[in-house]
Amino acid sequence: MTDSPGRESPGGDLPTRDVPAHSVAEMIHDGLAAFTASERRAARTLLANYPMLGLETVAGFSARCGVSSPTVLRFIARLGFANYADFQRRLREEVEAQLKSPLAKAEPAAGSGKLPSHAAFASAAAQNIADTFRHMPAGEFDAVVALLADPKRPVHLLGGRFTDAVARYMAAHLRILRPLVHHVDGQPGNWRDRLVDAGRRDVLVVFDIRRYQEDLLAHAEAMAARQSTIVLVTDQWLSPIARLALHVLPTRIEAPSAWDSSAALMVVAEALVAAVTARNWPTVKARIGALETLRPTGAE
Amino acid sequence: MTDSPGRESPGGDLPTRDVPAHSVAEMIHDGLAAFTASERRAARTLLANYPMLGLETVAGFSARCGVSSPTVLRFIARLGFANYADFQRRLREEVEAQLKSPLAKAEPAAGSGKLPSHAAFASAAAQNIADTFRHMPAGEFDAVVALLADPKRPVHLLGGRFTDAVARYMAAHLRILRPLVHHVDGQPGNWRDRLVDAGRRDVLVVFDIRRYQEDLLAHAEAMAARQSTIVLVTDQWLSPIARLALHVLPTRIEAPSAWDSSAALMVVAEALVAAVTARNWPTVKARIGALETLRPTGAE
DNA sequence: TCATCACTGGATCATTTGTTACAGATCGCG
DNA sequence: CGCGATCTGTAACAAATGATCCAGTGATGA
Repeated sequence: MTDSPGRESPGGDLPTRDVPAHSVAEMIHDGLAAFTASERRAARTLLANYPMLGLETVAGFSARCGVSSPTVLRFIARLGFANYADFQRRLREEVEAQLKSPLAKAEPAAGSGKLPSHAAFASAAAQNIADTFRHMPAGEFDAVVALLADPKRPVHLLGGRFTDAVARYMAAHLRILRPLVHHVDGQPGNWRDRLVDAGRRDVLVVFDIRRYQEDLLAHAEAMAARQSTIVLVTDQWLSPIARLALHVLPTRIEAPSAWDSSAALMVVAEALVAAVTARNWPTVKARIGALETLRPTGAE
Repeated sequence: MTDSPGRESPGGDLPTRDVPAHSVAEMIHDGLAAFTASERRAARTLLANYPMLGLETVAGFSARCGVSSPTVLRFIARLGFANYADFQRRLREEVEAQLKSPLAKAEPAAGSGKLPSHAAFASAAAQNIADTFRHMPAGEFDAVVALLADPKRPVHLLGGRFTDAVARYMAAHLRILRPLVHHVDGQPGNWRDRLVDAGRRDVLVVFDIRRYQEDLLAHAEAMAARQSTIVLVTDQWLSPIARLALHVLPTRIEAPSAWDSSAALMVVAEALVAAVTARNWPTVKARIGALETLRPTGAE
């Protein structure tokens, strides 16, 4: 290091500002409102890739933000740094401190101890996901993957009032991986129409969490009566559909909110999709290639 | 935009992580015997201040090692790097990976086409959620909550190919909390019809992650042209809609799969719903009560 | 003792980098 | 509709950086 101490403030106009006190990230949060549009864009991109983006060159930084170099420099200056090197030195110190104590990561460590509610929500959701997979019977998961990976077995996805979104999400992915994927949507009264073609080959994946819905149970019963295989993704207290299901994947849904969290359900769905993708990769790759050529625009 | 995010539908080969075979630290350790005395000195000092010392300039590096700049450069070259910039880039990638998951120190054999275990997927999803909220500008989040909590501002929710499910999920909740909630679904061609009533009071919440969709951008532009407020929930590389958005909430979506994970998006949606619920609790409580009496069956 | 050789760092060069000045663009306001 | 202020990118500049050359140093072996 051994910086030449020559300049710093030739006029000595201002006593050096009152020591760090805040992390760079906090400084950005605080000042975000006072920035101009382009500076905000730089600030956001830095926060999204914090902190390593700030350790690249100004040119690299600005390119990835989609703004010009001077804008980045002005942004840095407005944060209170004398020059880019100062800014980088500060970032390096932060990273160094953070790498030293891998535990002191999450907390801003401000004495106020004001834990914003959304942080509590996030940690609860993350914990739910971890717990869900820790308690998941490995055999069940793999068995469901095997079911879904069989392209000859028609798959029907069904969800409740809120979990319908998860069913739809999973269907959107599964449809790319294999044929015969159906999302059971629309009026519950019309669901019966789908039963005529259902048989012992069909698989019903149903998402049902507490405040379990009667119409889901009814449809699952109808499918079960036709010898179809029922897969249930539910909460830890198990929907009554569990009676009918060949495989049950329980999840954690509790959150510090008036509402339950379906995040773990969605991650289960994603994990299933990922496993099916990996298992059938050669086929899937070919299907994706075929789909790309069909798609009107690359959407790029 | 150097390494723009390329995938969503994997055209390439199996989901293999492109991690380097060895970390820089390992490379140093391996080659230590072959170095000259001064190079060893540089190597030791680097290991002692690993890895941040390597992110300083060559001059700073050499000064703190007590060797000359050329020695440091020869040392770097002997490690196998073409130049100092390459070396720094590699170090930055390492630090980035390490900051992301403090647990992922040990790299399991990368080359094998081993299926992504569901446990790995779960921890990635949980980590994504934690990272998402750690980097979330608190002011932005609160500002969005304030927007959504205003019952007089019509809210429109819009999602892409996969994220539409998240938009739908959020709409299902918001509709209970407040009036004037619209999920923009159906054919993109019909979206335009909704514009006639849009004005400066309207709020568009749009979910857009990589492989950003042009039709989402088009609709956001149309809404912006009508002075509506745009809120964007996107990935860490920021959808082009960020230009138009008043508030941007970036999330992490990378997962050990051929597909990206929308789990963090969903948790953001849930956290927003939770915050709006808490903020307007008296009103919300009354609404829920009224809705219960309307519902034909208790759905119990 | 001398010749050879590998190693090291000062000096130097060509780039790249951070920085600043300036002009076009945009927006608000009277 | 034009004036002013503000913002933003292009272009130019000076400083620094990374990279290279070469002489000096010390060790080794004949």
